[in-house]
Amino acid sequence: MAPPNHSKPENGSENGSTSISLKALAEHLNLSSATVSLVINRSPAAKSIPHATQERVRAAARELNYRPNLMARSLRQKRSFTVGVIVPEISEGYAALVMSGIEDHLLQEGYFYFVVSHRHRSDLIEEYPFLLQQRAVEGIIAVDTVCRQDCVLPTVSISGHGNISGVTNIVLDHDMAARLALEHLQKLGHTQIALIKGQNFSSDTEVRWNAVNCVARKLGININPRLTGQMESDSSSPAVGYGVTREILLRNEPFTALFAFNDISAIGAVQALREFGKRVPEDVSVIGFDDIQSAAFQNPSLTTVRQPLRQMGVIAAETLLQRITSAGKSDYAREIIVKPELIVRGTTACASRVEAVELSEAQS
Amino acid sequence: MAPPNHSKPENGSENGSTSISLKALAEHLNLSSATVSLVINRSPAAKSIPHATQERVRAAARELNYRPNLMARSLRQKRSFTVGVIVPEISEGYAALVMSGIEDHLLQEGYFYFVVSHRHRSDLIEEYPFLLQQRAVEGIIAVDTVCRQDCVLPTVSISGHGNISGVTNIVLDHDMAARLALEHLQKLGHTQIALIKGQNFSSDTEVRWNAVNCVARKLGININPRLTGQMESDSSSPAVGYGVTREILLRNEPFTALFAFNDISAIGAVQALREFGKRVPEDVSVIGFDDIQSAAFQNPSLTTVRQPLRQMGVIAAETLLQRITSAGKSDYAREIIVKPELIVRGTTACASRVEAVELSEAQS
DNA sequence: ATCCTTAACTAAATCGATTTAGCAACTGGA
DNA sequence: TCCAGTTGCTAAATCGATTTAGTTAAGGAT
Repeated sequence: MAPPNHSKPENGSENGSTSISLKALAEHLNLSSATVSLVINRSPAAKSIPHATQERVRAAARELNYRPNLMARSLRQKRSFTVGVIVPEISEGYAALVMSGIEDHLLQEGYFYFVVSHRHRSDLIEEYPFLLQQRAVEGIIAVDTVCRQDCVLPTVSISGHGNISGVTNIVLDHDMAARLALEHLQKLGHTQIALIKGQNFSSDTEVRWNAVNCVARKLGININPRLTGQMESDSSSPAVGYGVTREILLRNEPFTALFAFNDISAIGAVQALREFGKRVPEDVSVIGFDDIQSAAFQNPSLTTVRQPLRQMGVIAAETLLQRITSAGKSDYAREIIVKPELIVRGTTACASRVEAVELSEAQS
Repeated sequence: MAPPNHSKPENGSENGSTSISLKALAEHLNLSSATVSLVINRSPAAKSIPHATQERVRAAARELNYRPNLMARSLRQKRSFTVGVIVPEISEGYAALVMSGIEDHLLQEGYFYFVVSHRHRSDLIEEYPFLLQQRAVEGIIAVDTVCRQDCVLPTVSISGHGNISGVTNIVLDHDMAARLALEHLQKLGHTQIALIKGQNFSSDTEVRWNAVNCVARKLGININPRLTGQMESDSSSPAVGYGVTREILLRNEPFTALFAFNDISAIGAVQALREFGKRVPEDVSVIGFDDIQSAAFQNPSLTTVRQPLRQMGVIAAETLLQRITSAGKSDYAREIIVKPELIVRGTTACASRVEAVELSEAQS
């Protein structure tokens, strides 16, 4: 029942590559394959087999470079030590960071994983869990993907937000995230804040939007509908954020700060602002969300609300493996909440006085 | 011998999830499992089975939601329809783009893949091919990874550059790449060009460096050793490029252009130049390499030599599947060359006159 | 009536492990 | 001396398919 033996081949044999079968090994030893199997797997049933024999078996296994056929083992044990990972796309940003966390923990524990990306096509979102199940995965991690149907397999969803039976949700504390961003802007003296809402297919969009509105109300910040825009295109390039920001700018409503749905759109927003002659951060402060790798590489570097994406991947993997190994027990966590962190970099600064004057004029 | 049937479950049954075995299906039909298997797999041996029966079998399969157990099938057929992908790390722009290309083609053809990342640890680089082989993968795609040992499995290497038996190399035309970048700079009037060389663990480093030197000679461009630096750290953040550029700047040798090893380091270089009061591109032009997603998102956007990374992934997958399905034939391509493309964006401009004067003064 | 085809299937081996039930030989205690 | 218990192993079933080599029955030719 232990994960497959991931030890190095100890290549001390003449035939470096082709592996022999258990049966052949047993014949070589003049033992039955049952005995050899028990020894190799350190089964408790092997306790009556003398140490000398055990060593003889292990030595021969090493010598002849025996490597168990995992297909045969899986077939018998009904365990594959494989999980499936479903992501919207394999991009450099969000999904890549999460995946690297997932990988770290899974491989360490002797599991491998299949990756599939659905690019927001709903037929694929429906189909992939079946294909993965057919591939005998023991569990599924869904990243930023709204899955509808109830899951037979243990499933962990990162930013899934559905209340589906069988699913453990790993979600960010969006309330805290909204508070971090808006309080930061408020302290810097910003009162007119533009907002970019996420695409509808992104599972975080609704939750985050509600959190932002709720926190804004508490902080006494006015959300001006003429300063908000929603992304529509299912592309994931900054061009989408660029377009929305242009639209907002064209409405000619003054603002001194912009809170984008994510880093990618924040990057597009900065470009649009520049083209309109607004300096960032002197004229307009910009905050992104996620803290993807390239956020820090921007010029100026991007202030953002950091999601611990890598850690979320690790937690997802840990949780999933726990659920897999404690199969049967139906009491699993329905939700695990992780905390965001404000990363202040170069795109936020005090609201400029000039802008403030313009503002009061515009409002009078 | 066809890839697993990736058709939707046509969920017309009462038990939506749990799949029955071939034997159960056969009993339900009062047929032998042999017959059912032949029909389901559309085996040529099924030609003597009347259409009526065939339909009856297929209808029941649909009805009872029969899904073959791929472990059992794989065990028997000795085919897993799975390949392994080895990358340095998942979070990098480079690997993410290549992987998305790989994924596209593999899934389309009914194959799944395992991903493993070695983070340049040589023990993992050695070990992973074995683990993948043990997982019964039918072939391996290695991305930007120097693999030493000869490969038993069909292997395709992207930017591998080794001459290993069993490996098909997919490589960029580095000569053309160097020419594109250097001619572009030359046309803009640059003569003093700084160069950042890649880390030694990157398989492209040597080849590209030689190509640049060779092309420079042909174009009559002088490579000044005091204007070159090599990246050492095995981190893949722009900080490495930043550090190297600082070092070069501190040598106080004037230059008007910089050709970085990749986009990540180019981004760091731009930051270093700014800190030294050099404007990009007015004072110094910068060219990157790769055209990762965030290259276009920089401010100013990054001029770069584009590698068709996504396409290289697709080609790798195509080539590997070809080699897998034509197993036995030992005549495979040893090398496939892809062409780079110069993407002119915002970080390159004419060499400034002021700089030119400074230069001639410095040289006199 | 006999032989040969062909149609319509099926029995059984196989892939390479795991695992349960149980056998034979020996030991120790009463 | 005899029974119970341990030691050291093995036979055989099993997982769920694929695939080869048949078998039976019917129909047609001679």
